[in-house]
Amino acid sequence: MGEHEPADPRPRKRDPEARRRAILDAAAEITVEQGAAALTHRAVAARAGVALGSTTRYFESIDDLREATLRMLGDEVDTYLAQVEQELSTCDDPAECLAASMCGFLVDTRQVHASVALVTAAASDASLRSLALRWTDRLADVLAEHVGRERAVAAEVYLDGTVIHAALHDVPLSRETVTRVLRAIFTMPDTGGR
Amino acid sequence: MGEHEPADPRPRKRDPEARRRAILDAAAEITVEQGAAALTHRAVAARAGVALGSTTRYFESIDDLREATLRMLGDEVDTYLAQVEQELSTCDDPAECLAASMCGFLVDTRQVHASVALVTAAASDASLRSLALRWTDRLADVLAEHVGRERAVAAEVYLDGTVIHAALHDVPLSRETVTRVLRAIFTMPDTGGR
Amino acid sequence: MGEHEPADPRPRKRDPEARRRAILDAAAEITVEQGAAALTHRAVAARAGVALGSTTRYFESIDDLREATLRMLGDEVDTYLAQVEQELSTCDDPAECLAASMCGFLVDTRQVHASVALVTAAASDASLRSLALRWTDRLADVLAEHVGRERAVAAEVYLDGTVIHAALHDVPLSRETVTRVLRAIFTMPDTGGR
Amino acid sequence: MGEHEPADPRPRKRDPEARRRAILDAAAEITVEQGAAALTHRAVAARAGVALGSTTRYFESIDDLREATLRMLGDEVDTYLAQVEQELSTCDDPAECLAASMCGFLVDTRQVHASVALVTAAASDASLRSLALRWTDRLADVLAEHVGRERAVAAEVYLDGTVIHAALHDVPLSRETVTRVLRAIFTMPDTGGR
DNA sequence: TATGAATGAGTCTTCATTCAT
DNA sequence: GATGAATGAAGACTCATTCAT
Repeated sequence: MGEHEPADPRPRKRDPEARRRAILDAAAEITVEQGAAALTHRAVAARAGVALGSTTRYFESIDDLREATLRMLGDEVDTYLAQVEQELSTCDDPAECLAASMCGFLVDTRQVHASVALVTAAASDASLRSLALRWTDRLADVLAEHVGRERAVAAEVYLDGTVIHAALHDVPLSRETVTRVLRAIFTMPDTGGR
Repeated sequence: MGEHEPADPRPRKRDPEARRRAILDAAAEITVEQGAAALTHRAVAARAGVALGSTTRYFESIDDLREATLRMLGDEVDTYLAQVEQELSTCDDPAECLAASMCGFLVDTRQVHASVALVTAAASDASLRSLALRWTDRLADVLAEHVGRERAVAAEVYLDGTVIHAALHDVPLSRETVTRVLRAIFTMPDTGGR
Repeated sequence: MGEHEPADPRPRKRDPEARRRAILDAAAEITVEQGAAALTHRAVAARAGVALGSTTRYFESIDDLREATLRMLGDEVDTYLAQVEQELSTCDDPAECLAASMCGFLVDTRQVHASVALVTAAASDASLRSLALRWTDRLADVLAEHVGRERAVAAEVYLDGTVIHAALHDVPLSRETVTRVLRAIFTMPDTGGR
Repeated sequence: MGEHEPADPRPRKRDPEARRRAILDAAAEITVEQGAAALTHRAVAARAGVALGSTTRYFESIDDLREATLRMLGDEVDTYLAQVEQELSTCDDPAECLAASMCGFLVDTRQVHASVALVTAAASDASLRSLALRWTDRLADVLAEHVGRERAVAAEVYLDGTVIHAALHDVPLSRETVTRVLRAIFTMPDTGGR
């Protein structure tokens, strides 16, 4: 007590980057929780605790914001994939290893819903397609190094299916189940080609 | 109150059932082409060639219309499934037979987008979940009779993945690829249980 | 049993007057229960159990229907007034007699709300003013024969007040209270003039 | 989503408080002139000279606006009542004094119509009843201090009647008439009780 | 004559976007 | 740069009215 405050009545955050981040985080939460259709300037501003005007200052339009949000959600998936990639390289049973990782992903509602949002957006807006393809393509690439391309694609398609399954069920597929299916895919006869 | 001007030039046809159908068809087209979020009374009325007010005459609310639309799209999938069911029963190679059917489905943009719309809707609105589950559950049931439940579920999940794949790519997976993966799944060791 | 019916599949009411009456009754109920603003063709048709089109067949416009409804409600008040008139003529204490009648009126929610509706309509639409004036004017006329015009008007104004009171309170004024006030009004010194 | 066109030519002033006031004033005028049923966003916006959207910015819903409007009109009545209260305390003839005040009120069309609007609203919406009761109850309270409760209520009811009378006639009751009636009421035998 | 389908103006409300402060 | 007031274009929905059947 007795310390004199600089008397700054409004301690506004002066960090534009943090502000932008707050907006994006709020947008991501809304997208994940209520779907991309619920993304409005007002909702974002309220959730982020910033002024309404800030949302249009940092993002030219609501479409921009939506895309940036999806991109960020895609980045999160990428981050996760980097882990998978590393785990796969230090593991001698790709099926078990990948299943374990994937099941961690499937119980994370945010990730599952983010994936669905990405697919939805991509399906109705071609310009957003690359966002959704990033994760599938990269996963296939990573896997291809271990099991060949055809099996990698098959596994990736199956894992996409598990995400959809998780989005529609309260309980995702068990790790045992996923492991067995992946093992079957990884041991399927290789065509050699492609 | 009560100071409305006459009305229109001339009402169109006079066939309620056809009208309802036209509205539903228009709604389905919009949903498939632009996603369920693009479904507005105006858009539907314009596409169906009916007056704005007609859309609320046949469907109490936009949510009703959306649900009816999704239900109709779900019914189409069901119709397709009935075929698959029958084909499976007269075919001695489930993998080949199912792959052939599925690839016919995957090249049908309408079906693919309808499926994505169903999943999207279900993911953000629990009350619509049953619509999306209908097709996956039924497919699993049909398959279970031939290959056992675990393989059936695995195949169904994989096929869900192929739908997502088709929604994100210009060219769907080849019949050969799908066949091979399904064969791998159908020949995976049975756990006996569940 | 065994009597042969004329086989009239649809025993529609063929009584136009009864139909018109049914519509009017329904309109009156709605007006009294929910206010004149709630009077719509749909609501009336539904309540009267007639087709939507009938409401516009019997009444050229919603405004017509509204006016006819108010007129009918006004007629009911008139009917009541005829009783008062007669009772007054066979009673030697106008205050007591009138208070008794009035209190019978005040406990009748329909009558009270009808009166308020009439006043409301008249206040914002000059062309309906005569409807609302009918009852006040007639009551004053009837009373004037017994107590002179000035006292008659004073009583009528007071009774209007009791209607408003009843509309705003769960329990109307007691008969004793009304009697005493009317007695005071009826015994106030006459100016002789006017 | 998100495909809105630029916006307007140029926003007007920048005074929220004045704006809110302008909206409320416009709403009051409409209510008084055409009745509460004529209160629409469009009408208010047009009369207040603000954009349509501004009306919902300051009042969450049309019901909110309506209630705020009635409350304001009720406040005006209250202001008038405060005067009456004061005048009564400095005057030795309550009847004359009150009649004078009341007749000033009755000549003010705005006040009269506001009162009718309050009563109408209260009659069909119980939650607004308190607004309409405020003025009657307060008047009765003020009067009770001078002439006892029974006479106070009687006078208040009579005065309510004079408001209805004024709403339905071009010329309100004369001061002399009102004075005489009030005098009669104020001199009526007291029951002692209540 | 009775019915209810069809129409479109109008109501409430939300929202993207602009911009004065 | 930050804020939130202001704007007007939809969007969902209601309803008076017309008129084919």
